[in-house]
Amino acid sequence: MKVTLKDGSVKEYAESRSVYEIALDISEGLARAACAGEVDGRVVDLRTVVEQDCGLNILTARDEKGLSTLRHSASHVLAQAVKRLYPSAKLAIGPSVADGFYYDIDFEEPVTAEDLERIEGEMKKIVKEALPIERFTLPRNEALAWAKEKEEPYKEELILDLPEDAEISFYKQGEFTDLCAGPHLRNTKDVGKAYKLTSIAGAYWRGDEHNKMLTRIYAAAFAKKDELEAYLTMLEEAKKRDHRKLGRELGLFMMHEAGPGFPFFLPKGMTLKNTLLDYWREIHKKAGYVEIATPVILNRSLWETSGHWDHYKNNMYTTVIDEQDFAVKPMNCPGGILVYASEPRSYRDLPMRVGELGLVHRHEKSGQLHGLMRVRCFTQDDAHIFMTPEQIKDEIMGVAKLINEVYTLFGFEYHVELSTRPEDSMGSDEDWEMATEGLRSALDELGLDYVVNEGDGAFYGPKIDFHLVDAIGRTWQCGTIQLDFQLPQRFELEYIGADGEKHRPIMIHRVAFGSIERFIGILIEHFAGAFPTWLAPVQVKVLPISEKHIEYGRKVMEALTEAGIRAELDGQDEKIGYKIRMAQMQKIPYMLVVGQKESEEGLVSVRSRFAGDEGQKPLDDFIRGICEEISAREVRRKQTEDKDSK
RNA sequence: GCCGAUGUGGCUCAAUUGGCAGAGCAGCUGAUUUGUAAUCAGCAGGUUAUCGGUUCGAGUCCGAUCAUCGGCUCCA
Repeated sequence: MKVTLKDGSVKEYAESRSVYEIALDISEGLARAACAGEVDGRVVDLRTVVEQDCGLNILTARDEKGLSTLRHSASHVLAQAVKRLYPSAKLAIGPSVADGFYYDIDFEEPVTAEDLERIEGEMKKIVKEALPIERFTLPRNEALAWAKEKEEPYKEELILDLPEDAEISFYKQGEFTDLCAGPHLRNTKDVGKAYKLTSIAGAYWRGDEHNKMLTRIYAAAFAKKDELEAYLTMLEEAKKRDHRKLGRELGLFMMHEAGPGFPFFLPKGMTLKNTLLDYWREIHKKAGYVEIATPVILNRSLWETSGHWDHYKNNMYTTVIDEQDFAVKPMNCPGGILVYASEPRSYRDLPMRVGELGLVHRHEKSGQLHGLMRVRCFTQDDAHIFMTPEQIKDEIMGVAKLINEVYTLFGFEYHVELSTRPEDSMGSDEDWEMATEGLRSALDELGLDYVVNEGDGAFYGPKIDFHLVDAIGRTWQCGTIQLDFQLPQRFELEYIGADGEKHRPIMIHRVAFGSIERFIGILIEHFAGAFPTWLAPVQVKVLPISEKHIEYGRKVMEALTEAGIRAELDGQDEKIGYKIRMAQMQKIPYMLVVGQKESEEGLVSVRSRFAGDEGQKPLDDFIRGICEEISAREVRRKQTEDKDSK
């Protein structure tokens, strides 16, 4: 498809491209005034096409490019509003992001959340003023002169990064001009009303902590008002499932000033944790792992051998005892290695899969703590696999399958990343080649989709990361598989091969949950605290109608406990409605209401979190059913929504 | 660590320009004996995060520290 532009130049496009795409493409490269031409011999005003399709029509169709264009234009409106209210503010960058946009700005005086309303008011005015957005270009030297004259040092720095011969594009709306690659909407009025400044935060210039910290204004922005509202509602809903809030309400864990970043597990949280660990032990035993436990405190020379003393000391808790340096372990690997090295190993022993639920401590910087997601002390469901080079692929596949099995059980969405050799790595090219290929071919063979992060591996080897998606779409790294040639060398590990010679084993570091604490945090938010029955700290609550039926309630309790079910009795002097409410708010899967009729006939009235009143049935039937559900680790779906979560 | 904000009974929140720290839930006691999402009444609970300052007087204003929250950077 040939497009002849007004200035006589001709552009070629593939047949498959729509007029809209072409128009957008042309409008990016040229001033909009020139956006008319011939498509397939037809004279088309591409400006109209852009206006119609890139305007609200295309946005309602949820076109990603259209939406990000709107957001980007909205960020210019924000910048313009800021410049009107704070003429001395220096602009940095203002891109569109997942649910809106932000602009990084260097303010002379601090701006706070209260100022957002004022800025938003000014934005409304600018949208109402319906300023045409016009594109123009300048050669690099003139662009630099512009930035100097406007006293925009960040823009100047951005221009300096562009090639010498670049024609640099600008967008002008009313009195405001911004350096920008585009594209943009045609008029500020097209930004519409579906945006809201949401928060204010610090952000380093160019994301580098050595640079100055700028003020970032975040905003949500959508094509339509109801989409914005749906988004804001979603954020509210997400707040309700915040694991920190639910953790307190459900009595799972607590934090205390006495130990910032060190979580306290409460009885119910401990039950949840132990249930997860039981599951972990079960599947690892099946997968041929053995389990060990290594000390939490080890001496300095060990950490020097492992390299942690040199590379990780800032994050380690260290102490001096009897004039010797010790450190609390930030990782489990050195301990596991000492176990491997404790006796001579044969190739017949390999692969040797050594698991350890190890408690590690890392002194994370204070601003990084976040509930259970980011703590200073956590349990890694670690394992180290010692193996021969030939075993790499099979072992990687085995681990990846195991991790997939775990995530699938909980119904998690996750994505996989493969990180390759970084700049400052150690080891030979062949080792890296073999290791990276091992990881890659294992992923390919399993048919897992993954993205490659070039140069993002550890200094000792490449790695696969598994990222879980939480309730509000954030991702958290949980599982990892890391190949390591380095530590076996530093610790001079060996095994005797079939040839009778000494060989060096290769090591895998891997976790499935990642950190039990973080995984529990994600689980809480994923299930909004309403855990599947097998995980629920209390699986059944027995609710006697009145005092007279407490005795029968105790019998029911005994039978449940006998069957291995975690049950509690509500013996309070309260009405049944109150007891149900309490159990419901604790998100207990099953309530057994017992009164006159039940106690006479050995029945229970079942009310489940999933389906409400399920009617009466013999106690034995209920026990049989719930035991099946638990042992299958079934995830029953809720049929009705919570009426009340206040 | 950095930028910004916040900190009042166990929890959720009030307290006008600086002028007697208060409510609901939870807890305890009593009454009530209840059939599928909150029975009623009473009692108790506080050095307003900590330390210092301004003031006749500070929850409120100022400073420092600690912790927490939203981000940045780093990371499981």
